[in-house]
Amino acid sequence: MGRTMRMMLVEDDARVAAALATALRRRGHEVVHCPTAQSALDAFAGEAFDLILLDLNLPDGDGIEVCRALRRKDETVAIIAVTARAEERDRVLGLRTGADDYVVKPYSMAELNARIEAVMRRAARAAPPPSETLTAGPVTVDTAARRVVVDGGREVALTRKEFEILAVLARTPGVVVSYDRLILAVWQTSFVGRHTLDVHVGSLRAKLDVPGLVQTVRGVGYRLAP
Amino acid sequence: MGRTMRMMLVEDDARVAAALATALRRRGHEVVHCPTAQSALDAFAGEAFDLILLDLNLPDGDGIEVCRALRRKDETVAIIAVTARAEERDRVLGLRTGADDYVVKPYSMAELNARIEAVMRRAARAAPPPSETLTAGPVTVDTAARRVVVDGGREVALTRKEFEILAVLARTPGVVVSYDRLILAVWQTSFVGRHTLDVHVGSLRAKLDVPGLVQTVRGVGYRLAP
DNA sequence: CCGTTCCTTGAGGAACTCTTGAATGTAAGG
DNA sequence: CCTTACATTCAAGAGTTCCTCAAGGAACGG
Repeated sequence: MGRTMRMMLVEDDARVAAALATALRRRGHEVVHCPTAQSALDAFAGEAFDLILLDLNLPDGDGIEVCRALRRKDETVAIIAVTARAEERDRVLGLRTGADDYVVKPYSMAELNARIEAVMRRAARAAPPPSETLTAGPVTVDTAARRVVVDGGREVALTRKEFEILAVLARTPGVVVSYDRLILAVWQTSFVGRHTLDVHVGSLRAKLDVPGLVQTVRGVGYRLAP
Repeated sequence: MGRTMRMMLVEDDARVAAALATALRRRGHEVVHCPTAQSALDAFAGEAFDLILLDLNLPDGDGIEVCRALRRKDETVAIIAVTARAEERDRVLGLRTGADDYVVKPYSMAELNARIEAVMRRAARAAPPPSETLTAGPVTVDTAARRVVVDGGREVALTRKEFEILAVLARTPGVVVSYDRLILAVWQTSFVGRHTLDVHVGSLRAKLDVPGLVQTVRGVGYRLAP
């Protein structure tokens, strides 16, 4: 029932967005919220997504245009358009623009989930999982293969948490990631003690065995050597 | 945007059916009209269709059941459900049953055309190439002939599920396919337990008998050795 | 209608991972 | 130099996750 995926949520109403994001995260999805057309396009340029939930009624630009732009950049990403306008003209326009599906407000989570499932079912066959290869110094992290290679040859077997932590850090080498942010990214919740993170970082360091790679910034967080 | 295709129109109201069929034929489509659930199933058994326009309100049977039956027989055909019932429960049910899209009466030809185009666009994108020969290490998978050969000589007889699983994995060797994605791709739904997948992978491994080929990535999914 | 094949589900057990606590080590400030 | 706060290591129990074996039921073909 709950396959997990990376979603972009484009919605200007903060309240609606927060509620939706929470509900989707509870189902295990990773949700990135973009309140404006511009931020949506920016986010899309930098990250890979499985699904885009797009409000057509945005403050700084027509959602239809965003939809068109996204579709032009990526022909395969799933797009579900959301709108308050029930006018038929809009419905037709939305579908013609490249959205895979169309939901009219007000809608319930049940309906949205059903549509998400339908879209993902169709996409499952063709969509290659969002893949990126991250590099930081001597380590290479392949998120698609879920493999970590050190010094170009030695492959390191990591557990899930260790891998997640490394992946988050490797996404921004040289940048300090705070404890809170790291915990939130890896555990999707902050119900876990900070100490737990420390321990996982410890075993990660031991397995990678590259002195000075995973650096501690006292009182702040961790950072990967650039 | 008017690619021509074979459609089945399931609609009991003769007047509506005639008008619709005429309009669709004018756009170059080939339309077969089935006034009852039974005739729809009969026609479907004998001919191939690109798209099915299905009225859910039929005299001799529940349209939902027809939808389910059609989807069971053909996992790829496009289905657009049509109904007068705008209740959300029905909308959700329709989508979950296997319909690709859902139109509520009254609708205009413009909207219907837009939805037909959207569905066909998705279908084109998702349609697997008619034939591909996948290779991953010592195994060769012929999706057209549904044959699997190991080490260039030994042919392995797989069941449907086993074959589907292997085919999905072999499409992206070395890449981890998550449980959810795999289940979605093989079963088209996620109402099946994860354990079921485990068992099928188990028998797949036993039949292939290539140690280390199908790898488990704990907590994430499976991967084929590259 | 019967037999076969295939799919699903469950129980049990083994291996692995996560979390937590206590002890130890280390940096910064007075 | 000592104190204190913070960070790391070690170890063990609890909790997951995965695999094998086995049985019941559904679908299919004769």
